[in-house]
Amino acid sequence: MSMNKNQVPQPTESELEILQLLWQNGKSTVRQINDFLNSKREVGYTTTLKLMQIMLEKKLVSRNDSQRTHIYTAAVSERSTQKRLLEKFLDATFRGSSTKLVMQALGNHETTQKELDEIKELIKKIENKQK
Amino acid sequence: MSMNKNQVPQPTESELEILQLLWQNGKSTVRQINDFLNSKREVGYTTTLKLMQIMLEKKLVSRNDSQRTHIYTAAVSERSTQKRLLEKFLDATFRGSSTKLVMQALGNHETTQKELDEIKELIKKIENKQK
DNA sequence: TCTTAATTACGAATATTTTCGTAGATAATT
DNA sequence: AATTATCTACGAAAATATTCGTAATTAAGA
Repeated sequence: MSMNKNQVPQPTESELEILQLLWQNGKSTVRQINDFLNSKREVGYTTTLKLMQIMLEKKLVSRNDSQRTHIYTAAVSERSTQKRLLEKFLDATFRGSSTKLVMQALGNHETTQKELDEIKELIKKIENKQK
Repeated sequence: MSMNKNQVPQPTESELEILQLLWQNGKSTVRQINDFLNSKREVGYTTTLKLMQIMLEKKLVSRNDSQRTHIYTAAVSERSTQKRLLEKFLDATFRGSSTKLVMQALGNHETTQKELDEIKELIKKIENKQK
């Protein structure tokens, strides 16, 4: 297993927003992404286009350009991107203390019993591994 | 009366780095902060100075300028800043699912039994409240 | 005292990210 | 066929964030 050093760059905030849509909805055109974005706030079409072209350049997305209307796909996984962003956020905001972050995240938000059970399950697993 | 939130702006990445030092070490001079930063990477003195002046403007810090060498203090609390940044990060990266974030944070990192116990304790408290 | 060092203020240069206008090509509509 | 709509490419403006140089002042040291 090699540590890949030529990793794709981290997405900026706007890029992440687009990645989320691609992860949620799968392959999409610029028009589709732009429509989604516009349901939240006004964004010009060419703004979205340009962003997606930059993301292609950075290899955050790939695209099928066999038709005039190109179809874009996320080229990085949701999981690994979240992991990398979390790592950075954890260091910057909680000085690397995942416990502090977890406590705040649980404390601040409504969590259902089902979710709490999932977390307890995970904790059990971790405890078993540590034995 | 306006519902205008008179909130202090969110710190940028560099500003957060300085806030961390102020939270950790308490009142500090520009020189002290700059020395800390330089133990990690090269930063020009006036760069740090300028940043802290901007932070003063934004009310992220306050300062005592009765002496020639000004003494800076964090003007926002660690807790509330973490909370606001977490909120934003959670939405942007985990689409608001604190459970997903917690699971990843616990999964990715080494967590001691003591920390796990603390988290379990918190979960119990939440469960009791929900009854 | 005189020279050097440290400090602040401030403008501006750089760098990065986001937004948009324009041109050219292709497709769809009338 | 002509007009209108849609799409890409691309450069550049605008917005934001970071870095730094210079000047003025004060303090410290020789």
